[in-house]
Amino acid sequence: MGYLCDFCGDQRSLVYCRSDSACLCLSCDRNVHSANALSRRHSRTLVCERCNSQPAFVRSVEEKISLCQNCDWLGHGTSPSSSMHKRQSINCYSGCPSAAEFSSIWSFFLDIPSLGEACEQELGLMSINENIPPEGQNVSGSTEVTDLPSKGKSWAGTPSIPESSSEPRILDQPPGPANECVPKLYCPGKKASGICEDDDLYDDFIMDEVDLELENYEELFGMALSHSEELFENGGINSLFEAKDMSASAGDSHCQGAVAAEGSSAGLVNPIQPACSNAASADSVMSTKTEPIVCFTARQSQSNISFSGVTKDSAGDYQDCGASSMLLMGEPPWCPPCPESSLHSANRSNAVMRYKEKKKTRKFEKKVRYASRKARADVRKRVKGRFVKAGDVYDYDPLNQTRSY
DNA sequence: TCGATTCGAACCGCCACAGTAACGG
DNA sequence: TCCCGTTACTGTGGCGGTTCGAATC
Repeated sequence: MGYLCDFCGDQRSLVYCRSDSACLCLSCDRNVHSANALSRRHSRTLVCERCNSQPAFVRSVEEKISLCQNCDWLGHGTSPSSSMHKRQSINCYSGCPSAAEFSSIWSFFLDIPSLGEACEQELGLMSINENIPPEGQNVSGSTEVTDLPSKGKSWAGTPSIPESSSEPRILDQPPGPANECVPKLYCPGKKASGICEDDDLYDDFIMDEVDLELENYEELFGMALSHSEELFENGGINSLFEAKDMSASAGDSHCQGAVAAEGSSAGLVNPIQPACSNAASADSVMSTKTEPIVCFTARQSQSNISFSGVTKDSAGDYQDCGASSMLLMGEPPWCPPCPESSLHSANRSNAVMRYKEKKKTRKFEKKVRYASRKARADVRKRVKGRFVKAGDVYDYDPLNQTRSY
């Protein structure tokens, strides 16, 4: 028996919403996330059936159980026999999928009795059409599952499931340090396991597109940017990762991969328990309003990389930045060195040039969060730009453009 | 070394907002 | 005594124009 829904407290929670950091039953999931366009964009996934508190990112085929990264690590990463279990990545979805759409997102959907039954009862009559937001927002993993964006565009826009959603990837590699290609990235649009073989992904990488997606790019990456640019330009990121025998265990963070700031120069890596690298940490990252901080962690020979500094407001917009940021750094760090690297370096140089040009012309527009406060501030009387108490003498009145004395 | 330029932080008062405490039924 | 809903209170942060110091050229 799992934990109860955080919303109704009655039904068993089946779905984990990262944006809300909440475990919900299907009914509440639909109710909550059909409220408005923003909530529809919340990316959700199954709840780990072991700890019942973290978002599941992988499903054990043998055990028929959905696991978060931490539980997967604990369950599969330590035992040689269990580590051979085949596992499927669990895709995220947004919107309000129907039962059929769930099935298309998760092929194992019907293997989950509680989920299947609940969905049949609660969502079975739903039509995808009635859930499609008016502004073209769709239900990820349903409509897009048959009309997937090209890999070059897969980072863009609202959360969507990876291309192979209808055919979940089999993860033959055991988890943990030895597994360098485990597609743990929940991030939509990520080319998961195939990324190692697919150089086209990198070749198709267009810096401008990333730029468009990450308008607050520097805000997002904060101080890591300057350093990462150097690495980018020098191709140093590859050698950095290679030298450390690092692999990117992609999935734990929304925004991982484009790292290499702290600890990169001196190899200062902070050993952190696997729990730190699970999706919860990613959520905490997203929900934490902090100065941009790059958290660079390593576990044995495996690195778990995460970003901080993403405001809660922007979290949803940058949920898919993982793949993008990863590519920003050049080749995926888990990609072994290949003879074509010289070609990549040329592409990298071009990409850097395009990025810098774009950076020059980028406009950082301030986003007003409270229009009422702006309206009030606009009419406030000031002295040398500073607000003054009501009734005090002022030298500037926005309304009258006059002086009080 | 100095002047010019650029950039970003700080400042101010008001008040919306969120969280907590107190209160009554 | 406990629970629940309402009200009161408190702390925090955002808003914009100007200034000023640091950094850069």
